Amino acid sequence: MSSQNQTLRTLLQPLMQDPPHLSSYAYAPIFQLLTGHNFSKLGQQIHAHMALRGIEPNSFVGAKMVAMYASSGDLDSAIVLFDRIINPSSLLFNSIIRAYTRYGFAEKTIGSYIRMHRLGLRADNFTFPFVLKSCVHLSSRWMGKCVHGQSLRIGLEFDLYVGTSMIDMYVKCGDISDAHKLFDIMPARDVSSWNALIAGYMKDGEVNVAVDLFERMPNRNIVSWTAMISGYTQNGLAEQALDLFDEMLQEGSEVKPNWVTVMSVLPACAHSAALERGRSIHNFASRIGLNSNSSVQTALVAMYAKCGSLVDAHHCFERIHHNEKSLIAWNTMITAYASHGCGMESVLTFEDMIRAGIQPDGITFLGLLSGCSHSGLVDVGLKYFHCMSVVYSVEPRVEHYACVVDLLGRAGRLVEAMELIDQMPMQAGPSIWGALLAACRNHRNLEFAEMAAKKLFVLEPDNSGNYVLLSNMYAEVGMWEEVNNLRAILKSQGMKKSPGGSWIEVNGKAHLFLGGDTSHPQAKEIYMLLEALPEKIKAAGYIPDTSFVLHDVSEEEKEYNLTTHSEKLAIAFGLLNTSPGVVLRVTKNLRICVDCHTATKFISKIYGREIIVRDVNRFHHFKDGSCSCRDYW
DNA sequence: TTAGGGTTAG
Repeated sequence: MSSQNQTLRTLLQPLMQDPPHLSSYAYAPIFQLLTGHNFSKLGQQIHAHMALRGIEPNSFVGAKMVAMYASSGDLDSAIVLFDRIINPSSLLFNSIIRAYTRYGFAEKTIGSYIRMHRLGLRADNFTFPFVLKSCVHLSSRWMGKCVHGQSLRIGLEFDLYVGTSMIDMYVKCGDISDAHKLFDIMPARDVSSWNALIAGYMKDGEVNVAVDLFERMPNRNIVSWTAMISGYTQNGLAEQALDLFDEMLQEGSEVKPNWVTVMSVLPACAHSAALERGRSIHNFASRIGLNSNSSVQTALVAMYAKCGSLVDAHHCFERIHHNEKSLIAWNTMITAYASHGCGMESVLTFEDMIRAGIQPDGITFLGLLSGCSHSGLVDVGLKYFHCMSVVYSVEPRVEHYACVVDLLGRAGRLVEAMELIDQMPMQAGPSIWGALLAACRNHRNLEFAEMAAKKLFVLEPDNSGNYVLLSNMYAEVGMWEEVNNLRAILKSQGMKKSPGGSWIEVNGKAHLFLGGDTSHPQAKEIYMLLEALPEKIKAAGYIPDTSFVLHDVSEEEKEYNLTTHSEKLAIAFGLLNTSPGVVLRVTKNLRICVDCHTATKFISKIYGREIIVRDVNRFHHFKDGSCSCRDYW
């Protein structure tokens, strides 16, 4: 910076002498030097200096000044200046186009491009990338195609930057085949062109094609690796994402992970609840100085929360500088509390956010309402729901209604939930009926359940879960004929009950168990422990709840089915393979059943263990014989 | 100048 100051001083010297007889060109290198360094005050002073001497910036200097203002966050001055210049050049237009794009004003970018065209000014290789980006912003493939045609006429289609931007445009406007066609005919491509195409295939879920491109590309940079890692994560392939991240690190110093890389790999830890992996990536980020990046910190909050450590999540949230706590950061924390059943903390965090002057959005309210729902704060939730539009200008969407149906439904206020559904301004979709059905199941209301299920059978005929749920309810009251009818439908349509699976991380390695699984090397020990368990916990007051077993079998058999639920297997494995006092963290792909929930409470007491179970909906913290959800989920 | 981006109910 000091050599830069030196240069600046040298440049400024002749200008300060009175009277200067310099053309406005002399100012150009100064503004260029000030660009990108947040020197807007100094820039303004020099601009004023010019004005005092009656020096009107020409188009060339104007372009530099527009860039300087835009880069220092002062778009308004950039626009005012642009409008004052009499003979605009392509360069000047490029500057303003770049500025508009940077601030997300896509329509303004397109408008300037059209104006430029009308004035007979040629667009060049610096114009098209931004115009194309704005087409993406407006998600207008039609406009993108027009711009493609114009670049073709000018002979710029095969410019590396223009070509890559075009691939990106086709990818993001949902036309991967056009993107690939263009890629194929480009006479020269660079690593960015490959990266853009890889990201496109990942976005479309064509993971294998992306992998193939990644393996074939002549050079890879950090963006290539990051695109692959985040692509895996987006497609639910958390293990592959983590493995590739490790592979990348083994490449040595060739590729240097940056904040985007770290941010892309963290959701993979969250997805597989790999707390130790997440922690080690956190340490890694700290070592390379990325732990003060607020986006990374936000991703860490989400990772820790999803891996079951609310304490670490909160710690990371607190570490984000007050001015850098974005809407996403607040939303992440509010949602984290909600998923752990800490509704009151969600509410308090929301109020902090409002005090901090952050405008909430739809996701904020989704977190807030689900927090209230999971904690039984029914009236608090209703209060927020009713004022979200009036006070905070956030229109409730169907997801919010689903949350409120859930809020009322969990509390057993099924009639009110039905009334809300009737009054909804939009069509009730699967989310609404699904929430109602789940509530009916918990409160054993067969009449409403049948109605909700009927709607769901039409709305999502392939979702086996709905059939299973209703079937379980019939089984509970001994309506075996109805049970068999539903099972016949399931069978005839080739639907399978999705298998329950749970996993547990021990010494940094995940162990997966399916219901009734005997394939694990330690299966014998696990089953021995589980078989002895009922007697042990029955002595402490446990009564098995067999109503959650689907099959029409004897009570004794049902009880055995219960002992082999996947979460029990995972917990047993954890008890066998960790030292006393170690917290067990189990993740399940379905909702935890009532019996497992009860049994786990007893296990936490008998074995003196804290057990944290993450099911598809939320977290349960078991300790000393009780659960954080207070049996309310 | 281009490519990779964290939060979303049941």
